[in-house]
Amino acid sequence: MKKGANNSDTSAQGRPAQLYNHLAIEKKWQENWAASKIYKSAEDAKKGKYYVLDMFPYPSGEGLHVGHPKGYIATDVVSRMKRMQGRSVLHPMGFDAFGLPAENYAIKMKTNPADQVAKNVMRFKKQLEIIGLDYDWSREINTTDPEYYRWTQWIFLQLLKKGLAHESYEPINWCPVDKTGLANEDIENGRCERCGTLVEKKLMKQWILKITDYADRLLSDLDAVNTVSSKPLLDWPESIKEAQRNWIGKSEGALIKFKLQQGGTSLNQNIEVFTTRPDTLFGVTYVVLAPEHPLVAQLLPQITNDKEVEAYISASKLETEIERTDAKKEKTGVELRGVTAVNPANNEEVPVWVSDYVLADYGTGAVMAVPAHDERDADFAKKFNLPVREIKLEDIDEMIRKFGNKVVKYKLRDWVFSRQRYWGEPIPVIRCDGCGVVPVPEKDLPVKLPKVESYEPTGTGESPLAAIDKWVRVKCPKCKGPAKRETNTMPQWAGSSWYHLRYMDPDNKKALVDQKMEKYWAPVDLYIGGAEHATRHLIYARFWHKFLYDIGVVSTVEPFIKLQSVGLIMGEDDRKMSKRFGNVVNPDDIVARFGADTLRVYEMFMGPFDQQIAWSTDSMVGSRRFIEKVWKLMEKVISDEVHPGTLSAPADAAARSPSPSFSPKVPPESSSDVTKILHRAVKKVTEDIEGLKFNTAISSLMITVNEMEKAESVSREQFELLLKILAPFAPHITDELWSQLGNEKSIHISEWPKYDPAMIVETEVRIIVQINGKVRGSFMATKDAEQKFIEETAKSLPEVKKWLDGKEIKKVVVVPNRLVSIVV
RNA sequence: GCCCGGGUGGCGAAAUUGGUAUACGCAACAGACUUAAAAUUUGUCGACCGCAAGGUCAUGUGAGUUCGAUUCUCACCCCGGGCACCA
Repeated sequence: MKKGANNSDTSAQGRPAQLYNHLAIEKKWQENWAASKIYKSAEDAKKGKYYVLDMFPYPSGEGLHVGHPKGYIATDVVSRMKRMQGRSVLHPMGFDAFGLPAENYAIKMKTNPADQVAKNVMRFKKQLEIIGLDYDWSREINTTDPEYYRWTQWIFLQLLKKGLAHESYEPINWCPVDKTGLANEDIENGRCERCGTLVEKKLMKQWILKITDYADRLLSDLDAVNTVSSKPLLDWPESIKEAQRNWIGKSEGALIKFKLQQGGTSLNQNIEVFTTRPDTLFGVTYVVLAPEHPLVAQLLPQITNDKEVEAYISASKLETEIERTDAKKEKTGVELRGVTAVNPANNEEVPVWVSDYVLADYGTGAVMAVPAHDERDADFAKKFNLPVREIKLEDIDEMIRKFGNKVVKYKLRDWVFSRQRYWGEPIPVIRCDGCGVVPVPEKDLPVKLPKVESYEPTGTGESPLAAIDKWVRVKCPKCKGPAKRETNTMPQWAGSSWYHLRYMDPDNKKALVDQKMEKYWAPVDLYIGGAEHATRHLIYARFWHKFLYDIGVVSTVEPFIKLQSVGLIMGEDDRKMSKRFGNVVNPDDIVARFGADTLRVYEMFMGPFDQQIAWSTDSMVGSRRFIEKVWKLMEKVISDEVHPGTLSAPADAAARSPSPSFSPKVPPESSSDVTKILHRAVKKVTEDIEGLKFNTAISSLMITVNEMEKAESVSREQFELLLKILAPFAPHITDELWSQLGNEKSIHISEWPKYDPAMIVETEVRIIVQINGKVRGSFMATKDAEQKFIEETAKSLPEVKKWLDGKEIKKVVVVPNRLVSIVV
């Protein structure tokens, strides 16, 4: 659209019929950006890098609702400003597409997950593209691409090599509906996080990743300090750090051994308990073992009530995890009659009990009970009439030195890594009768997921892959004898645990990431996504990253330096947006009706970025009005062109632009109010984008636009300055107006303005006058005026005098450039 | 129960080394324009008293510190989130 055409449109109808055609303009610029490749990332040693990353989406069949892009818009705003500030920016996007939801959806739709995922990805990309996001799509990744999961499998092999992956035959959490084993992290209140089914315990052979080996580092690095800047290494919300601390659950305490006796003679066996309260050792009145504790079975021959104990153990096995761990449930238990435990502190013999209130897989599976100092022990003692002994507390360190060993325990459990499902990365190992478990040689990666007819879960504890004989039967890489592939697949979280590295070097076939590339781009400077990933994705990714650091693949100990979580956008009814509630707002509709720029401005303006806020299409019209006001301001700039001297002719437009730091240095005295406000806005918008306070950045842009509207005229420089600081939020309209002003290159590769500090200094300040703490008047004074003068002026104001008449002034406080406080 | 956030107009929210509470936006009300409506535009908009000038009260509740508190301290209430029979 040309300036002239715009003007004639306007005059022909007295007012613009369609103020601004967002559909045509946004499409035009999206095509323009794609063609000119201005968002392509490139390593540039001369430029500082900025790596900004979104938690990539899971391309479900439902498509995006307006809540999803909120985080993407935020990273887009930041990356656009950083690019304009001269950084070489990496802002990539990809898709996390393995896992249960895609598979279940495919089963429902009776399609193949691979085909379904391809369809969904296409749809997601389209939805993202019309929002005008500046992704470098040449780096797009997909976790289900064999060229991608080759390296997911490679990482597994390295974990195996270092002894951090091993097979274990133990009871694990099993979801009977999804028919697969689950990690601790996949369970919410005893239910499968995906389908809400109560999980069961099932004894199965499983691949386990020893994340607990990293528990201490995962915990302590949350509070690590960057040695160069002496600021915290991780600029993360405290709530997420705290969630991880809770999840890792470090407890410092002591192991204390109680000798077992039978009829006064030692059995040469100990019960080892874990306690965080060795200072209460003198208050122990009994000892409790978990029903699964190996000593319980061993002691059965020694005790007089073995039948009773056996019955208790079988009964507790039948209970679900939820029933067992319900703190409100009445305590149950049984005494091991005939044996006693000896308290090492006072050599006292105390009874030994078995109860399911003691967890088998935490600490040692055995506790010393101090009913006087522990609520649970007190409940148990009351129920079974056990003695309670009030004691004076001892010194913790001394007690540990005398009677036990210092030890640290974590709540974090190792990562159950096998899934008995089809749609995941095959675990790259081969089982040979002769050689045992043999890793697939790295040169044979990727182990591709075969296409199958039936991929529905079997429920037998075996993956559907087990039925594909042709795929399963292989030669042993070691002895060349007949062998079988591992048929379990990896959990959904595998591929997302390292994808931030693959973006740095997506086409590399020789290595996970080229060392030079990694050194340039790592770490991720800003990472944005949902808070629900606090204790899963963000813990797994940190674990793998630290492991990759240990084996020399990456140069940083932490993957994500600054983290911010997105506040959910709720439905208009303030419930979670969901098909079920019929409150889903589709971004495609919003973009079609109001434009992408309006959607972007609205989502950034709604409220504090990390806060959960309900969507309101009604409120969004304010953002559309703002965009239209900007559009109309152009007329003001154009009309100035009629007057000679105010606007340069197109010929020297190129020479005058870009105008990086608003070069015409007008002395503050003579600069217009608009210029002052603009410079203040440059400062505010720059600082607010940096601090992710998008709502107040837009507020200051609105104030600036309102002032420009009121002003007699708007100069080209002023308008260009406004467009630049608005560009990250509203990239289409700003590029359009920028080009209408005669600029040939996109505004998004122009230089970000710097404010002139002299320009934002006030020469006059309003002084407030308070009497007894109440505001009674105010007056203008020159900045840094003398205190005496300020005080006298304040006292002379008529509205102030009224309150001083006939009163004695007890005290006067003068705060320079702010206020005078008089006490009478 | 433990831990982390938060509570300000009709609504989303601003305001930090303690210094004019309610910026910006939505809604609402009144006027202009229009045959009319929409759109646009001008103005009003925390509550209460008052014709007005003006006054009193207001940032979850109650105390405290201070010339002055949304901001600091103490106690409590409520909402959101994490963990939870973890010894």
